[in-house]
Amino acid sequence: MHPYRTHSCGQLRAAQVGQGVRLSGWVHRKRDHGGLLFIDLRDHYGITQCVVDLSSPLLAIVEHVKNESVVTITGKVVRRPEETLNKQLPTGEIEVLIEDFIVQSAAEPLPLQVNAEPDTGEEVRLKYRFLDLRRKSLQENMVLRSDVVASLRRRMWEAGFKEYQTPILTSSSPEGARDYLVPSRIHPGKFYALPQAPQQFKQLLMMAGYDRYFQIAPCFRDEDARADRSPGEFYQLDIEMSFVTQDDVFNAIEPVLYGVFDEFSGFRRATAAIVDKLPFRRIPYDEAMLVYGSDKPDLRNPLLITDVTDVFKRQDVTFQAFRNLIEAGAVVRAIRAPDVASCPRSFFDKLNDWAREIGAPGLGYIIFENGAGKGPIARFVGEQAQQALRELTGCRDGDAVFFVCDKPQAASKMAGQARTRIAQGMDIIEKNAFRFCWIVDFPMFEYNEDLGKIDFSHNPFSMPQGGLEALETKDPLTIKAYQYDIVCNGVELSSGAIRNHLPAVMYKAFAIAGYKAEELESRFGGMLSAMKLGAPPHGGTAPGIDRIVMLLADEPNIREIIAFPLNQQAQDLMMQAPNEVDPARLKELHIRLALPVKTQ
RNA sequence: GCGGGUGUAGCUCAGUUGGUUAGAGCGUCGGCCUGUCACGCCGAAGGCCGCGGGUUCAAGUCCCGUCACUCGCGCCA
Repeated sequence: MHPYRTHSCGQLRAAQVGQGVRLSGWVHRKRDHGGLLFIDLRDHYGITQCVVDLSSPLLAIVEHVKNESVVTITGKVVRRPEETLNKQLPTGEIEVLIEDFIVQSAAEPLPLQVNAEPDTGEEVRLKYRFLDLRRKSLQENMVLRSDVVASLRRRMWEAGFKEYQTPILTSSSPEGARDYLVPSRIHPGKFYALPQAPQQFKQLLMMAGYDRYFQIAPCFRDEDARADRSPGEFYQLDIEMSFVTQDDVFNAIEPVLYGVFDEFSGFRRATAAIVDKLPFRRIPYDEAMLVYGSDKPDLRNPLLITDVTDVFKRQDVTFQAFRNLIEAGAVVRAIRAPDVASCPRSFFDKLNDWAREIGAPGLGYIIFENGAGKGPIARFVGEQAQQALRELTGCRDGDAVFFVCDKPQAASKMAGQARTRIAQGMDIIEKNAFRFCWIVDFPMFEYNEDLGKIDFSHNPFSMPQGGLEALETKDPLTIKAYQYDIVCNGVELSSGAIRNHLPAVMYKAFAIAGYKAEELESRFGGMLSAMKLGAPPHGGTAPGIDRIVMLLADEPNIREIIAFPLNQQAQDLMMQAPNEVDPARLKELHIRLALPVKTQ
């Protein structure tokens, strides 16, 4: 018999009754009845109940084994007495009579409970991640992650893509984040950068003729964490294709995303989640900003935003607060909230409080009831103006309309946040659904207030719509790029673009953003020379693996779907990273520390 | 860098307007228990109330500072 196991702990059924078996695993839980003792033995595959009683001398040994000890149990599979079958367990029809018991590794008392799902603090969980990872929810999440990655790979292969690895030790990418730097020993004073994305390499692969590339690619960015953004590193499904239009990219990627979301839509759900059918909606950036107040709209939220600036310019509107702002360049955005007239006052007050918290004067609203408008600002809005509001927003009796007034960008942003808040308050955000859209036609450039100049609004390697002619003739701030995002449930999964493969367009685009030709050549010389030696038109995208898994697992925090995540301060509490290093190593790397002086 | 929240037993938490010996569940240790599956019952140990300072006759509780974790903003596809 195998020294450790003949079966896994999730394997035995009534069919094995009578067999001699050997199982190994962790002591999940012990129930000691004095003369009779049960052990739930757990491994990756399941739990099997093992039992020993007074007739065996082993009882005295088994009694003293602690939870989470690793043991090997040899015994006979028996059918449980009829009244003690456990329908919750796949192995619940049988149990193993313990005939031999070996402690492979005794566990000390635990800093966290493995056999329950307690709200243990993050610090303890991360310090003892190996224990935390034994818990059922994390085991399921990690398996889901593995399955999702395998599914993505299979779907990409089937679509004719090949996976190529790109360097980890490289130089800075064109993405705008802070780089992680690695000092060079051989070249004093020089540093490698870890890739923020394999952006240039995948483009170079296209220029090298590889046609369809993908990679489950690690990316590194030295930026602060959020609940849905792990600090330091993450993985993306990096994709690039040659001789393609924007629609070609969408058509290639949509079935992959739909397929993987549909495949795992039942994960830990009572009923499978609805996944949007193909093709996914395409929403121009400008429309998204106006109607949803965000470039990553959550389409599960049915509320829409309407521009009603003109109404507040009418003679029969005497709401001076808005009027003054409008004269200074502000706009008024309205959000219709259906059937909230009967909501308690607190519904409106809470929204008002929220608006104050984020620094607005409040969140004005009108409630339409019995053909008339009510609410704090209704009396400043004439009857005909109210009628105009109803027509523009689609409001009917029983509805309310909320107003945001600010400069266009700020108004969009706040209206977007209000849209979410109102929908949350009404509890009308669709549940158990994955709602997708592409956001297209991003602006190529934006005005950078801080620097007082025009800058790239997204990836500088995107192709401007209209090409060189547009760059030479149009106001840069009106030029769109072949730049797009894929969004699911308000989560930005990825951005992508049709790339700029023409040196002349590249020089011009960088010139508009204020970069000299020499700067462009020194930073992206390799790319530029490749573009001058036969570059195909190409484009791609790069959906984030972590966010896909997070959505499928319905986990609010990205740490739940990463085996060994860093904490919010980008530390690994278990491995003690980052760490100080031996001075001899620093010397070898030609590095002298100049640490910040702590003011005490 | 900035703002919010949290910090009390190994873990999760309670702790009244400041008041005498800081509690509970789980875990640990000891005892009882032959059909449990979150087994049950009895008992015990276990506390720098994050840390430092202050107010007060008296501080887990109030004030100031600081540290840690976390959520958000800035930043970041």
